[in-house]
Amino acid sequence: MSPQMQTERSTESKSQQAYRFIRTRIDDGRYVPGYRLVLGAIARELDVSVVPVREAIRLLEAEGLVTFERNVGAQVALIKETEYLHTMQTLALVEGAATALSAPFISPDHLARAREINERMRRTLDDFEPSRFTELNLEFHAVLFEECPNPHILDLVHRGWNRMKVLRDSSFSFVPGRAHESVEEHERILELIEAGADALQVELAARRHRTATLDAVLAAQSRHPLPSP
Amino acid sequence: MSPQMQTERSTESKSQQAYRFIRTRIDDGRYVPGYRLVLGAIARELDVSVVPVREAIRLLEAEGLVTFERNVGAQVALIKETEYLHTMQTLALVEGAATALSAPFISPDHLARAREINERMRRTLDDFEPSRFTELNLEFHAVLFEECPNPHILDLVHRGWNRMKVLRDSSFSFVPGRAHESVEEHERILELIEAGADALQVELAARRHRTATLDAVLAAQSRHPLPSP
DNA sequence: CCCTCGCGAATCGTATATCATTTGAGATAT
DNA sequence: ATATCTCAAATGATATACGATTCGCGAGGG
Repeated sequence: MSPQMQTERSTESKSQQAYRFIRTRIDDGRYVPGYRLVLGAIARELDVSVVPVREAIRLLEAEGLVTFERNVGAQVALIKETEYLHTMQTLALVEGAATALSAPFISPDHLARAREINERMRRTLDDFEPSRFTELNLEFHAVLFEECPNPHILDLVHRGWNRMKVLRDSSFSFVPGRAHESVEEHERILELIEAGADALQVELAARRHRTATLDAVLAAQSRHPLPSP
Repeated sequence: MSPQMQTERSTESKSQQAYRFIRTRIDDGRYVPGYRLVLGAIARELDVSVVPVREAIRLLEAEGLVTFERNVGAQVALIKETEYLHTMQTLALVEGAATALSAPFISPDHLARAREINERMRRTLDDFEPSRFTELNLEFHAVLFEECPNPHILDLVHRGWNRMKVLRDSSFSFVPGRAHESVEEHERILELIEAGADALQVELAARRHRTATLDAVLAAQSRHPLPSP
């Protein structure tokens, strides 16, 4: 029916293509923080010109996944400890707001799905696998945010998550007992929403959920501080 | 001493130049919401090629000042009522956080400067001029945020302000009694900071300062609702 | 042995050229 | 009269070409 669906997508612009290409590699860790993004090399690999590649990189820069210095080039963003702290703080803020704003629109079905995911998280607690846990964690919050009425705030949440992805294999990883607490906090948030709690109460609970993680990481860091550069 | 300061700046890239060019015109209202940004025309006007102009426009798009549709082009963002609501809501959130985070670092000098600006705002209340008031309002908050320890959150505040600028002459303008309340709320926020109040209390006061404006505008809107598109 | 200078390769920045898409005016048919 | 079709002009998207900048490496001097 549709005339030009020979391959699959109607059409994807070259710059979108380049964006996905790079983005995928950052997300899955093939491009680690600090990795240099050379326009010409990526262009050749994708068989496009450097112009769309450059555009894609500037977009990634605007999202904070990449740093770009004039006449020098781009690299996957290096996130230092203070940077990490700032991002987590911001994430606490916007996740808290997103949760509170979404709460009135959360149906019993949403609650059930969120609980189901959280129970799966609970079951992964023995034979623990960080990446799996993180994935479920994102799913959990994604369900809560499905009905978020403010797309800006939701966008900020996603930006924060993206930024966190860059850290995956970096020095900031997991804190032992934290996962267990996390599951309990999820349950508490669900209960608050279910009970139709005050918006501020929900916001602060969701916020604390994030700041608690931050505190745990910082505490662990202080026992194994990063070498100062 | 410095070898290449013939004119002024060391050098500004063409895309930065294009960015400033467009940005200035959006800020001062020469490019109103909906105004079409034609690559070739801007390029000719600046005597550069379309490539840097395109880059500048994509940057503005990422900041939300411009919308860009593939193969169609760019225009200064049109902000609808719900959009306005979302932006204000987000601004309330991030300004609240920025104020609370800054509070511990605010010196008596900062307080004095902020008060001075606020008093100037108070004096403009008779023979009122909206643009002047808005300008001072930004200055006031800028002083409070000078010591904000989290650059991300500060950045979000600035983005919100920029987005609001686009509205300048649009349907959402000023609500009569609001300016007076605004000055009082500023004073209350300063007092809280001065007293070393709890962070949450400061945050909520700053947040309410913004949401009160939002409520006032919406109330006014409902008396003079926008035509639905 | 270390520091400084200058050259050249690598890479970025921008201009120009070309291809692709959209859009609207006018023609044509219903 | 309205709807649809066709085509050309306007504009965006991308490729290619070229000039500009950075940075490392090796020669020469201290």
